[in-house]
Amino acid sequence: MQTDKLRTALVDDHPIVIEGLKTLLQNETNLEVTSTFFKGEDFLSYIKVNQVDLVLLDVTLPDINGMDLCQMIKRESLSIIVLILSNHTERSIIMQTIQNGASGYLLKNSSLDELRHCISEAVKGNICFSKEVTEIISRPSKNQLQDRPQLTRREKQILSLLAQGKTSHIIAEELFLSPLTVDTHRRNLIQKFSAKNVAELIMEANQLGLL
Amino acid sequence: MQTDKLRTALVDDHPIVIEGLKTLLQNETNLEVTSTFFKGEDFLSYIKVNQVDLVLLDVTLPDINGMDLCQMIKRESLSIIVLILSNHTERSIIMQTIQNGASGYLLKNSSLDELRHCISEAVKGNICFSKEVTEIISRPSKNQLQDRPQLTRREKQILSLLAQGKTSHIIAEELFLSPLTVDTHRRNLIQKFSAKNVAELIMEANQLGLL
DNA sequence: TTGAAAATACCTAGAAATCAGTAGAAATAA
DNA sequence: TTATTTCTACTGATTTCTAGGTATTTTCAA
Repeated sequence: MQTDKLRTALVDDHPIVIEGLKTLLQNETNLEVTSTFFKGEDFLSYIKVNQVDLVLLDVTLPDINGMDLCQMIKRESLSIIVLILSNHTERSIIMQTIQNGASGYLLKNSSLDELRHCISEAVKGNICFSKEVTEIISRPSKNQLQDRPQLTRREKQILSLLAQGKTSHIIAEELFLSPLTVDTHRRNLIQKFSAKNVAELIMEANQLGLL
Repeated sequence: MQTDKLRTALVDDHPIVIEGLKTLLQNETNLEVTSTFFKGEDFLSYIKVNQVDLVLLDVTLPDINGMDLCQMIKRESLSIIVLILSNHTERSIIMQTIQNGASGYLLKNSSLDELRHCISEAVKGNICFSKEVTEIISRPSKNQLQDRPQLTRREKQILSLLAQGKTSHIIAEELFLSPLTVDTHRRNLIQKFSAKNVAELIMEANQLGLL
């Protein structure tokens, strides 16, 4: 650490949230809010010139969405610790931000204690979620509740080859089968997923984590 | 907690790992290893009759893979805390296990301290990773490094409609365009992703988190 | 060993997608 | 305002997919 306090930025399009966070954090000994932004682009420009150690980021921003922004920040500088502070409670959004390099995710109704805790964990290099968020992640996702189609070994195999953009003809050659057989399997796959064609099939299979 | 000690199960196909863990954990005051399994199926049968509070799970098992098993366990009983103990260092595998309800992920070379720490966090309802795993998650994934194709507004729109299994004809109707125009966009999309057809296009788009 | 499920393979025929070009109009950034 | 990108639309030929069936053989569990 180059200074004694973490240079902290806030990015949120609600002035009230910015003010609230500033007030909440002003007595923290280990960090100092050095800049605030309403737009993602502004923050991206800022970090090209200024040093930032930690950023609290909203997901909903006027110009860029927080998930993409998170990625861009990390691309700019890996050393910036990104914590997401959001109202979104959808599992997919939470997972996406972590995928994109965030060190944690908190809901805006989190307590100051939780915020403090997550910041300190993040600084230590850990990934941290607020209580509520952990519950959302742990809760089985929709995919898991909705029972996925039961695929046979051959079907799984052909599904994966289809996902690679291979034609029936090619697949048939690779598996030493008649193209007609592959067609049949393909048809059964489409039916099992109640898809209209292979495109939708691949989409569904992806969403169910089968590819 | 119903008993004073956490009833802990170990699932791993390597007898040596099982023995090692048993030895390591035998002096823990807060848990007791009550059962061990080499195969996933065996464990699934076991929990239908017996109470288990915590399970340490390997990803590579002879019958079922740990990611799917994790999901099945959670479907059987949400109260069982699942910690993954694995040698796999691929990001996608780690994320998948968390998606499937695991409370943490450790590499097999983790220290006993790390294991202790993760267990205690998991019991508290948190999600916890060992140091090395946290680094893997934080490290930008391949997707993010390989720059994704730059799509125009129209292309994004048509991509998403294609993913719904719609034909050029249908899409053209919905967007008040000529089917020939939609064909052109489709072709450009396929080219930008260097895919062989729409199936591969949808697959790629999914992997890049664009759908 | 006897079903049931899975895998294999075929037919016909229409629908849709893909390849390989070209090119004007519209929108947008420099 | 100019330059560039994006959106639009077309031709023609070819390949691949999809939908409706049917049917035999293999495999695996009860």
